[in-house]
Amino acid sequence: MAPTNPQPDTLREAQDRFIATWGQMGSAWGISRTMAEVHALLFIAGDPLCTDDVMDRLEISRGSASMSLRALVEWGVVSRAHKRGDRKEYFSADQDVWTLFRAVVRERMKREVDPLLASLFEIRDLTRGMGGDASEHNLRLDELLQFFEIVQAVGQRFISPNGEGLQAAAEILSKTSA
Amino acid sequence: MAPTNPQPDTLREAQDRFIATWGQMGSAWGISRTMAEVHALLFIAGDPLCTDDVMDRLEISRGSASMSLRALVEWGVVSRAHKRGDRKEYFSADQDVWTLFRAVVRERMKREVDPLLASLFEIRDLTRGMGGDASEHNLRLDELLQFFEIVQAVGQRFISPNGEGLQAAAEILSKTSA
DNA sequence: CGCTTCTTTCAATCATTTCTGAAAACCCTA
DNA sequence: TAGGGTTTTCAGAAATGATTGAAAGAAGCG
Repeated sequence: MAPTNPQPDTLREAQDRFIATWGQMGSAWGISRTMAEVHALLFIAGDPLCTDDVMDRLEISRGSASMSLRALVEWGVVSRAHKRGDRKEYFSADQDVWTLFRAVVRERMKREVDPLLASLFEIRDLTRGMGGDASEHNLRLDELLQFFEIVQAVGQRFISPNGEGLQAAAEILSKTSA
Repeated sequence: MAPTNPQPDTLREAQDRFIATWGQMGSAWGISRTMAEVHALLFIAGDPLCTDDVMDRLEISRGSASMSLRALVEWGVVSRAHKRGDRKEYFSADQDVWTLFRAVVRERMKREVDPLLASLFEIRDLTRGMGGDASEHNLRLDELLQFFEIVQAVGQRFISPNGEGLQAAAEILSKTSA
């Protein structure tokens, strides 16, 4: 029999499984499965791919590929690239995991934590200074506000240019025993 | 005109707005809106409520209330309570925000991070030691694995009995300027 | 026990999100 | 600026997820 090269198939299978895994992960996070899969593909492939590559590999429609890619670019985790003498647009995923994570945190803070804090402040102002049943209510709200202010502050530090420090902190926190 | 007491209405409006806000927050997190609203109601009301209280206040069906309550109990953020001489079951939300947060982290780690890590290990083993195109692939996977191992370690510390330490750490991290 | 009250379950329905595909818009190049 | 290749848009279709309500199942009480 002809000597077949098993490597490409194994690699492809590994990629496919990674894509599936990452896709599931994504849907647990409010990111649509397809969008997460597109990101997984770009990340694991390493080199830039064009829309058709993505469509073919993931078996999705052109519209879906276009929308997912655009969203990923907006999230700042994928960037556009061009190849000389080729009119197609190529896309590549940022390869640094911490950068990726920072982008996700930034985006989620903006969409979730900030508006939440704003609402909580408004709600607290409704009953501020009121006594009776409202005092306990106010206490609960204040505790919540305090908590989310901490979340926001930690998040800010994490995504800030010198958020590198927090990366180191996380690494240390994960190792120390006390 | 009769002197009306504006407080109850204001308090109720504040509660309603809190419930709505928390509900939205929940749906941004893969928790169904209703479930988040039920939690919000129990949290902000402070005292234990029975299924009918929840149904009436949120205008949801009995089935929905039952399912949401049960899920909240499973998450460990709500507990069952009984009143003497009353056959109904009452539910109350844990009032400590950090405890709540720890429960959420615990649950999400279990459902999301642990399986993800398991899959990533399996996927890496498929191509382990392979050269060629696979070497870069392996590098990417290793970086990802390293990252999620840190996430897991930090998470573990956070939810551990002496995770109090991490709470303090977060408070400090949020305040320090460097 | 049998009655009553309360809780859970689950198939059917409803609502929301996501995907498709074809048409419109875009943009090089000649 | 006409023509061919490429990308975006969006209305409708499909898939997924949540909710209802009624029936079955417990559990306390007399």
